[in-house]
Amino acid sequence: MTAAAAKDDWIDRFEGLSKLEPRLRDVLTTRSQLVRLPEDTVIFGPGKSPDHLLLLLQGTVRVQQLAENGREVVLYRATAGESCVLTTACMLAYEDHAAEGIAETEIVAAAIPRGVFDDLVASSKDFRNFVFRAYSRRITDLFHVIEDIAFRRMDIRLAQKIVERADHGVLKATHAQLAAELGTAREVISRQLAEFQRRGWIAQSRGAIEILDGAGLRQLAAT
Amino acid sequence: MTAAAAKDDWIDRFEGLSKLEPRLRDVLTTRSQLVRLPEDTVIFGPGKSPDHLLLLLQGTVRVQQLAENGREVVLYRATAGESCVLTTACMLAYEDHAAEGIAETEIVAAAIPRGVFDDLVASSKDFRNFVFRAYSRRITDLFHVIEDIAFRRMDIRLAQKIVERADHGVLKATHAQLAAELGTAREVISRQLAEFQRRGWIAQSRGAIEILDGAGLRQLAAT
DNA sequence: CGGTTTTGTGTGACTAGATCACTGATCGAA
DNA sequence: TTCGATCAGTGATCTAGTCACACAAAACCG
Repeated sequence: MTAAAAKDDWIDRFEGLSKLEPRLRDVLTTRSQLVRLPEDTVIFGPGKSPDHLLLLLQGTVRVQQLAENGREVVLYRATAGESCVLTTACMLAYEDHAAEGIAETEIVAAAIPRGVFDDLVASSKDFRNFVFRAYSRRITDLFHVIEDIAFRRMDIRLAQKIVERADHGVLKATHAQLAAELGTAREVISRQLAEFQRRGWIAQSRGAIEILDGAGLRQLAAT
Repeated sequence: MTAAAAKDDWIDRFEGLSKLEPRLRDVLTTRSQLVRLPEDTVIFGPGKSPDHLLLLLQGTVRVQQLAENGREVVLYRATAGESCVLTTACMLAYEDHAAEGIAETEIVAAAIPRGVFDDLVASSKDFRNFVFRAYSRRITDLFHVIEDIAFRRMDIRLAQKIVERADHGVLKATHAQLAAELGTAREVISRQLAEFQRRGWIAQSRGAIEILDGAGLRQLAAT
């Protein structure tokens, strides 16, 4: 019993699954598999549709859109406690789409086979809510991406990104990576960063940006 | 029996629902409601989350994203035989998003209350497939929109739109409407159309575009 | 009917962003 | 320490979005 409790306690990390009735918790634990994937693993992508739903226990998955000309945009990130629920849509996709999911760090996840996923959706209202809420969140993310790309200025979006993704005032990323993140060209990032630096908001070094004036950045980001 | 058959035959218009077992067809027909909505009805939108899933029998629904500055982009259209599944996500949305669905023509639809939707998802694998496939298709549409906006040139996108939405070689739309469709500014459309006209591909009149050289447009669109 | 208002379109000037074609700097490995 | 790869800076040029208009065709209306 204690062993079982230890084995299924990952379920409680998912808000929305914790209320699941014991029988279904059992189904989840016995019929899913804990997997550990190294950084940069391609979880799904063109020509690689997944046959499992991943519930992330550790690490983050970056989902990005690829264009033929080699450019990219990041659509969203799934972090621990979330699921790659859009993969369930990919599982059924009649069309192979140009998005891919990549392990941004090493990840630990519970992999639920397609059939089990279907069983759970059928038998648990809580699980259904979990799934549809996850969908809702992801779709909202996509709406935000569209709004950003279509209607917001690059300088604002870049300032936001820097503030949002900096760790202790430092963002480790090359200009090219930031360009891929925002779906623009590397030169554009270089020029914007030069301007931010001129204003004294950041200091640059190879592969890293140090925030000197977070307030300045945030004020621009809030515009 | 004939009456019942007449009443539920709309189900067969939905590929993916036609195989539904009789008992569930009954649930669908008895617990859903046929509704007729006039053109330009706002089906869902900011501050107006729907409590029904609509299965479209006639007409088309346009789903578009609104920005604060008044600009718009069309995300996708749902036509007869399809469902507004993303509304199911909206039903649960913890955040009110800036997309809205509008009846582009008068529409006739079967409205399924949220509770019935949940029951059907629980009890029918076919219905689950129907729902998830519909999700998949919409998400794919969103990916396309993102790719278009981020990476494709306006002239190409405009040429595509014209070819795609023209009816018998004529597209009835103002420059402002096309701009909203593609998420750009009216002037940009005016200038591109002037160029298309200069090349002899189209003729313009107030509120309408006539295609003179579809091959030229399609060739550009294919780039 | 003529006059006013609304709606649709045309255009020049300017700013922002993307693309191209380079340069030089820095880092790590051979 | 030299070489190749990666990272960043920059001018020129093109495309797209913004602003501020002018003007014409329809719609409205007394």
